[in-house]
Amino acid sequence: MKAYSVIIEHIVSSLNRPFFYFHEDDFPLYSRVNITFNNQDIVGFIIDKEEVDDIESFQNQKGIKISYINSLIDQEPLISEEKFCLAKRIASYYFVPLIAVIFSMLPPSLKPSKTALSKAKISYETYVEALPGATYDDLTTRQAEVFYKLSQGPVLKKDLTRSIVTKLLALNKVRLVNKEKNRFHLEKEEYVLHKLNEEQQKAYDEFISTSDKVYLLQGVTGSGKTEIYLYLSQYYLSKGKQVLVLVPEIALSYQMVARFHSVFNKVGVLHSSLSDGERYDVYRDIKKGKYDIVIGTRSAIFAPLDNLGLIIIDEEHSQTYKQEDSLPYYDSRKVAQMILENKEGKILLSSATPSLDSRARALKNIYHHLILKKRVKDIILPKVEIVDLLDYHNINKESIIISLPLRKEIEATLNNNEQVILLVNRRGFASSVSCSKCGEIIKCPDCQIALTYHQETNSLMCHHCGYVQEMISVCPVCHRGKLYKRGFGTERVQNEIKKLFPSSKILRLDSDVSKSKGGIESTLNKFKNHEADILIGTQLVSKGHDFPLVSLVGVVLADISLSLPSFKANEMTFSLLTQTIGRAGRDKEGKAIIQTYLKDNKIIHFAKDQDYESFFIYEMKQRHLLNNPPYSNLISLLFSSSSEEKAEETANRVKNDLLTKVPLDRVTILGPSKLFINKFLNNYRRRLLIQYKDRKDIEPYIESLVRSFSLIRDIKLIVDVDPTSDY
DNA sequence: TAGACCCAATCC
DNA sequence: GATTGGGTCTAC
Repeated sequence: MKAYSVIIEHIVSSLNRPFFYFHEDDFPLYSRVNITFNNQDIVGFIIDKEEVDDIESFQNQKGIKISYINSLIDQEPLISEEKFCLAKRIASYYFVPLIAVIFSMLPPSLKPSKTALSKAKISYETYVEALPGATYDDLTTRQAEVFYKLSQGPVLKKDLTRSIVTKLLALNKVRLVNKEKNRFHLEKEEYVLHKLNEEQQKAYDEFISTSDKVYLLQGVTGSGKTEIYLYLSQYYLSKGKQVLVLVPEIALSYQMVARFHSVFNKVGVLHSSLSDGERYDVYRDIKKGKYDIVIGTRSAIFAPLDNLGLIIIDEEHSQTYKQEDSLPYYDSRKVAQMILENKEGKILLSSATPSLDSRARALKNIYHHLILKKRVKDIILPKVEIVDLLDYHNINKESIIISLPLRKEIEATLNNNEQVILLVNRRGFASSVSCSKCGEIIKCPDCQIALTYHQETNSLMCHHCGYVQEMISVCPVCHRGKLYKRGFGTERVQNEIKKLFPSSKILRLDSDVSKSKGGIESTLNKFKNHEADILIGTQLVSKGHDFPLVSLVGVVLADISLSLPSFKANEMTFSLLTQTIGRAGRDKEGKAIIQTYLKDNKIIHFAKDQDYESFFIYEMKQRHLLNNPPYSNLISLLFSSSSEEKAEETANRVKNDLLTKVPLDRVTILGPSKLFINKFLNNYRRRLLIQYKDRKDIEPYIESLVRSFSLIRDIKLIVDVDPTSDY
């Protein structure tokens, strides 16, 4: 008899431990089983097994009654031993249930959960194939035509006339074959590797000839980082190693994917907008060893590759690498280091505007610093002008959003038959709607934050929880005042531009557009093909394709991202502005205009001058003052409850408790503080922030905290390790 | 007095 | 996360 340690599909910390089940047969580790758990039929995941001689004494020894596995689902392990160990490390580093990590390692159809069992798997397509030796005898003209086509190669049955196929089958001329359908296709683009220039070559040589683990490649936009990726990949492939490339958003890296694909032919691509079926196909192919190169977004870090020589993380500073909205919380940059720890492979972090954290480590020689200063083609940096929106000379009543200097430049650019990009860091039409009589701001009933008006759907939307309601015309509080729209988002800017430049063609790109499959890509392609003159969008327009015809970039309001509730607000603003400005004039000199109410803000000026080093020094001082990363590590404890008092009280209790347990000279506990969004999904929230240097000082307490909280009713604890926002 | 509703305990 | 069983409340 075998006793199996099985973890359960439910993602809750109270069930984050193995349960025993017996079975006569020997089942593989890391495979799924059907089990009965507390009167429910669910799916479990085997993580350990042992031989048991005496069932009775085994049960007595454990003090439990153990039942039997109902059936085995997978004949073979779903993940490797190595990936399982990785999952355990992630689970313990981020204090998340192990099963949640296993979930994110697998495509939807292989997740160990009841509902996944019905998800898309291998799909088959029926082809018609000519039988060898069959002749044209007894065929009508139409049948002969079809038969000729088939003799050239198999054809999908559904593409042929059914009656003819039936006839050919009856005459024994053809047969049907089922083939595994591969739902995944990649477009190819002709691309030849360029010879590396001196600077690129130096970076390349340094990378392969030194023995550091992590490298930070800091190269200005247009310095040819992709070329280095390609050469390095070639090197590691020739050594029989695998390569993994992470990008922030696949649609914005379309060009890079196409280049990899044309140079290496076999490239696996993993990202969130694949269908369940497509994901399953790619996953299976990677596991089968069909691809030695995989490109993908955050969760691609879990691709089933166990012979990695190189992990490239493009746009390393991007926030998208950290999963913060649902379990498991993890940062794929951190996971990359866990994967290659005590192994041979190397990591290349790459960015024009590295995260403070990475740049600081490069400074301390923890990361090997590689620098590219020259642009491949000698492109001159755009001229940047800051427009003060508080200066009334810059504004007139035609538009309060688009200043006169920006209007003038747009007009000149359009007259030159060139293109304009406008960055608006908020989607929708109006950022809030309020009553003209009582001043009431219409808020989300669940989150209590201002609802955004969307003109396209004539609705009010909560950008935090997704709540939507129809637009109303009268104030719901005083029933007297008319409602009017304040602030602006992408939609309103689009309207305004339409009014000011009626003959221009405009495209909009924000997450509303990108929700449809291929939305981002097709919009960017249209713009690239000059099917429009002006592209208006959120962050999405700041990276991605090269647009040779763009000679003007406008930042409609730089201030928005500066006021984000995060200690990384400056960092995010600097990289956003720097990258956006870099969009202007790739082939000839361009111009950029930054509109702001804060014309003297340091961050805006650093971005204007594209001066990363000064920004770095300035921002490091700020971080030092507040003891924020990289000078400390952070863990956020988020308490939520339907009762505000309870959330507050619990947070205080935990704080006081922690204060007695941790060494106060090395650990600081901040809070409890209210959150920017105080009430979320009808729950009130409070947050404690722990600043610490050495994880040993706090780890055991957080662990026991998570365990004890799983039992308390009407109060939830969310632990976020290395959070990016701070209140 | 059934059934609705709430709550705490339990899951191998 | 889901089920269970025990308690209390409630409508007819």
